[in-house]
Amino acid sequence: MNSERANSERAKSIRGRPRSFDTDIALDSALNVFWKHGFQSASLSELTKATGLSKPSLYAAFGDKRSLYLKALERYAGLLVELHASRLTEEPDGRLAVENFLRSLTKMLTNPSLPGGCFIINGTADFGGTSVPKEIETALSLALQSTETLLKQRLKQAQSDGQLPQNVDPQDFCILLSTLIAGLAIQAKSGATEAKLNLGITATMKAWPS
Amino acid sequence: MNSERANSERAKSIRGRPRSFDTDIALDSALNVFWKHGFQSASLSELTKATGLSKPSLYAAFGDKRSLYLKALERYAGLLVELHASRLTEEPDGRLAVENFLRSLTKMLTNPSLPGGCFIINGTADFGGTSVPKEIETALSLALQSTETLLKQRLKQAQSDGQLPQNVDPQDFCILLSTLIAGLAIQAKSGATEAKLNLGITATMKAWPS
DNA sequence: TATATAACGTACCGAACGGTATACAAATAA
DNA sequence: TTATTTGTATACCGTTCGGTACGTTATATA
Repeated sequence: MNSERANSERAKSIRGRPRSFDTDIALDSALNVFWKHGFQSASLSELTKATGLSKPSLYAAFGDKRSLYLKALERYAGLLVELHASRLTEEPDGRLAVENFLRSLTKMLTNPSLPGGCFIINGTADFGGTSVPKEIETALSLALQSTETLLKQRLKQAQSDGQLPQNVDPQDFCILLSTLIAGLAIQAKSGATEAKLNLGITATMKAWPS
Repeated sequence: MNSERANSERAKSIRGRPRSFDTDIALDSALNVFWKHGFQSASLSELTKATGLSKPSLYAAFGDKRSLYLKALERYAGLLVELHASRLTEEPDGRLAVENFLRSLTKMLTNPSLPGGCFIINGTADFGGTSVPKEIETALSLALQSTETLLKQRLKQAQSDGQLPQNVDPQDFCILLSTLIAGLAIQAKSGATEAKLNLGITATMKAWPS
């Protein structure tokens, strides 16, 4: 059906029947399912329904459920940096850059046309049981840590730019911010509106040391 | 085995074979399982193993899985108020009361001998899918909201005690705090230490308007 | 002791799970 | 056209799920 749309992984001159679907589009569909349900509760039947693929096609294209999840996580992390973390570098004023980042994230977290909350945070909340493979836990931890690092570096830059007092430890303030972000994601999941979360962000930004 | 320990629900003069277990102890065991795994991923076989009961005994005592979860939630909420929210009323200084509450919570969230994180927050992160009954979602939302109300009332009292400026809206600051709490629970799940989370709390308390 | 009542253990139910073997369809290379 | 390579669909695998029927065991009343 979609054979006119080129498969990005496939060169033109490979023998055999070509794929009838686009792997990137299928991955986005799978991402939505995992985002909404988490690793364990996302059943293969929902994944096949969302992607429009049969189970053998899914396995041929992405491997088993675990490796499909990991690919979806990679995709999500890319989107996150591209769409939101970019706010950190776009804005020269450190305080405003962080605030823009938080508000951009919040808009995504509460967007009703998205699965709800944050893929990474949702996944992290399922840690500890036997239902989430350790490999997924470590990948999620890494993803969480990388955004924390992104924030910390931005805070350090703000400090060297004179936008954050020297007696403030960027690490400490970064912990506050990344903890807040996780909380925003949870609040969004429980139904909090964008406006409510923005009130929390405003209150937090008043804590920016000056 | 435990027949010498009185069953709190059972009067003395009921005919028939008495329970050989204590329902409160069994409920605590079930709570631990749900706390660790969440509703969907907590299997009946783990619940029976943890409680030491057979499936029919579990059902006779607590009803189905959903109603057992709701009873465990009620138990957890009771413990939460008794062990931690009490800090809010014990301490006359509003700022210190809130800080004590946060640090007490954090100690629980990171206690390695507990299942990890917060039962309510863990459950909230699983919202949105088909695997969590709506009745459980509403009960969890209510529980989350009730602790938020507790906090807000304490902030209002602090304000009337002159410990919080009149130009601050307790509602706004309460949103910041409850969002932070959710974030603390998630950070704990992802392996953050008590010390790290306490740094975040310290940074937050600096935001206390003065 | 006899009987009524309730808890217990075993063994099972249908359904859904993740994953796969196999047969067929389609498209390219020769 | 023919052979080869690859994707797709069906139907199935063993396992585990939540939940229960039923026969047995233990205790209180009478």
